[in-house]
Amino acid sequence: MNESRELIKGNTQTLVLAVLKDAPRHGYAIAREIERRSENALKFREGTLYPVLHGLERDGLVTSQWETEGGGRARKVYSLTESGLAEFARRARTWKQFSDAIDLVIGGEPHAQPI
Amino acid sequence: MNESRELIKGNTQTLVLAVLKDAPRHGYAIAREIERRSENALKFREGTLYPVLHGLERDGLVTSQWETEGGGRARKVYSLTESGLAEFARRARTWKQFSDAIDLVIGGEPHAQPI
DNA sequence: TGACATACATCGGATACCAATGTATAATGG
DNA sequence: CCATTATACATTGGTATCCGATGTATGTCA
Repeated sequence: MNESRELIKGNTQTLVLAVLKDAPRHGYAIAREIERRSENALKFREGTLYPVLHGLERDGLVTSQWETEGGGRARKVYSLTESGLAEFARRARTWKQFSDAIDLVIGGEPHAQPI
Repeated sequence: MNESRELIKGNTQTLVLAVLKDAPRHGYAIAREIERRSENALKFREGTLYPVLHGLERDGLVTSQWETEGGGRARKVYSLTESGLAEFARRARTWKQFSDAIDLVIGGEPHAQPI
């Protein structure tokens, strides 16, 4: 019943697309960037991250390329495709509509004659 | 992969509490009120509604009372308890923090030196 | 009479997130 | 030198959540 675990649902792909919109990044860096931008309000676990990336790639929204230059472990760098950019725009609109709707209900004027 | 179905996850209880904060209501009316306030952006299905209400009652956040007065099918009217009101306030804050965090990531300044 | 709205309820299926676990490399500090 | 931590990839199984389907029952309206 962890709350932030529940709230993040349905938004993981959108968050990844948002980060990739600005620059290509490898998986681990994507997760860290989401945490940084959200000021650590959102945690992005590995068990979530990699399946999401594979799903986005399968759907043609991102492409990947192994980067072996330099020392350290090889990294898989992801970039947004054209269709991924369009999908992000669509999802950002959906999120806005959804969060506005929640705000309306939470702060909303009650109906005149209840019950 | 219905989107709004995914997005609503983790928020159903909060929405019900929000509606009950303003006045006691029976289940069916709660669902309709959520749809009304959200201008039909949110749908609240029966398969979601009743389990949520039972859960809230089990947790002491709402109480119920059968109303048999008048014609028609008997209705179960729910009211917010004191602890339910406090829980709503807490959840409303959590929601605000969460939606702000998402907004930051979606619209956010990218980190200076990516990759 | 049939369709629709109201009003309760349950169950099973689909899906999503993540803790746990595993492998591997590099850097840091004691 | 050795343990710990950070980086970096990945999978699997458990759990929770929502909702479509289904069922029962009453009242209204064309």
